[in-house]
Amino acid sequence: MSQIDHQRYFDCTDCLFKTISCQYIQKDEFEKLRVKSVQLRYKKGEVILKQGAKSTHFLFLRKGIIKFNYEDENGKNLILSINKAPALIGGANLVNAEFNLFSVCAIEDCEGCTIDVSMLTRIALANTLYLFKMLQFITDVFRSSIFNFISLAHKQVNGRIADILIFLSQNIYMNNEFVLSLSRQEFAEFAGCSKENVIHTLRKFHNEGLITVEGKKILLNDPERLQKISKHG
Amino acid sequence: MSQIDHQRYFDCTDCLFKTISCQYIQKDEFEKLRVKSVQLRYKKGEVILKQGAKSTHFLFLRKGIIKFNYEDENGKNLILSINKAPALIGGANLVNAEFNLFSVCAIEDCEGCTIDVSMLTRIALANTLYLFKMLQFITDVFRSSIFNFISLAHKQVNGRIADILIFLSQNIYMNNEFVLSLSRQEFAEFAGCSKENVIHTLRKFHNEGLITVEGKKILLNDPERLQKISKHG
DNA sequence: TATTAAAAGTGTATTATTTCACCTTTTGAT
DNA sequence: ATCAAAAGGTGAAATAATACACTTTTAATA
Repeated sequence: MSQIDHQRYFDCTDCLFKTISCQYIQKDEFEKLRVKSVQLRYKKGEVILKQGAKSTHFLFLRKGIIKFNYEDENGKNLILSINKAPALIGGANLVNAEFNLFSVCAIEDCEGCTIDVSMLTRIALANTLYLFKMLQFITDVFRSSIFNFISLAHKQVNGRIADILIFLSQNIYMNNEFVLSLSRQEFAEFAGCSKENVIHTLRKFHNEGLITVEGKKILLNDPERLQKISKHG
Repeated sequence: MSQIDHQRYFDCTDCLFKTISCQYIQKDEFEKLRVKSVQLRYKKGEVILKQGAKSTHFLFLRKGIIKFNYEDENGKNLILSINKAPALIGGANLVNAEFNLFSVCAIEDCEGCTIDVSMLTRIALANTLYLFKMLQFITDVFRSSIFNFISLAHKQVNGRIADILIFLSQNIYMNNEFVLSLSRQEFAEFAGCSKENVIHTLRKFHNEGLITVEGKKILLNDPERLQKISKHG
């Protein structure tokens, strides 16, 4: 019996991480991971991993939406990517760095399990197909952020905001209508522009009938035309 | 004896890839890689890997400087990162994708060896420390590009160009004085701005005594002040 | 070496973006 | 319920960046 009784919020039976893991490793191997794992809940706004802190564990995110945030030397924030569950968070550091390069914050209430890095590494090293699967999980986050950056790097604000709207609709909320989890300030940190520019641009899109904005509620009326704006830059 | 006699341009004795590999794998394992490998030379400007093409091999770059280039749907180019030898190129696709996400082009004359992906994968899967080392090699390229993107995403052109000058001086040419391998157009594709903006900004820095520009020859007179411009944005 | 094409460079008009000084609305705490 | 703080929003002035129409320089080659 463990000394500390960790609270259990949810049932592990149909856990995706377990399902995937057990395609590659034995149940008793997985059990070694499970007993070390702790269930956690995060409220919207909470920091899950802190930039610069030592990376002691991964988090398998089973529910919620998170942002990867980079704070620069002037205290300015940049959102590198937004991801929804399921995702393996903190893995950017498996191969690379000892310390977190970015912060990870909940932008909707989240649930997840810690996963012991050294144990996962040990098991993965002995099960290379599993290792590959984990690396795929991890690099997915990188890859998605690269394409955000390409948009940032050579499109103007109209195109970038169109891109973000399409991205959120297709990759995060899976719907043309959604309630934005980001403040206008955060939207600006994702789009790499000023808060005012975001507001003006959303208003313009709204007035042109492209989208309907009602506070945090956004409806994409004309995704095709939005695509055109994205393409055109 | 092989059916095709591949030309040999350089000697493998002191190859870094061999040296590193043989810290992890047996000589006879490495030999399996070596016999499949072909020595190649690229002239400045040549495409080494083509975006969208199937990734059939890695390239161990033993000499030269390369750019990672992304061409968007409008034919606009973006330079994601610039790397110098030694580097393992094409590895972005080991874990991820079947097709090259980016092109890799020589911006100085290059020399390297092809490395058979399937053979390397097979050996690496059987030698997990080696696998880790290779993954480190590969993700290095990603990591360096992420920090370029952060600069791009929330600095203005002054800061971005200062960043690039510092980057080139410290990471590529290892000197305060260097002969730029990039055209002004390529510099602009790296900085995410127009060619004219690059020229104007370099001229301004020159007039302020920060740098000395003489065509492709650039001297950083005042790296500290350049750092300040970079920090300030 | 004359010719041509490509790259570099310039100044200005136009457009895009940020900043600022506000005001309004929403939200959370007491 | 009231207050304070945070977020959302606005329009206009100031600044930054691009596009354009050129000229000049450099490099390539017939």
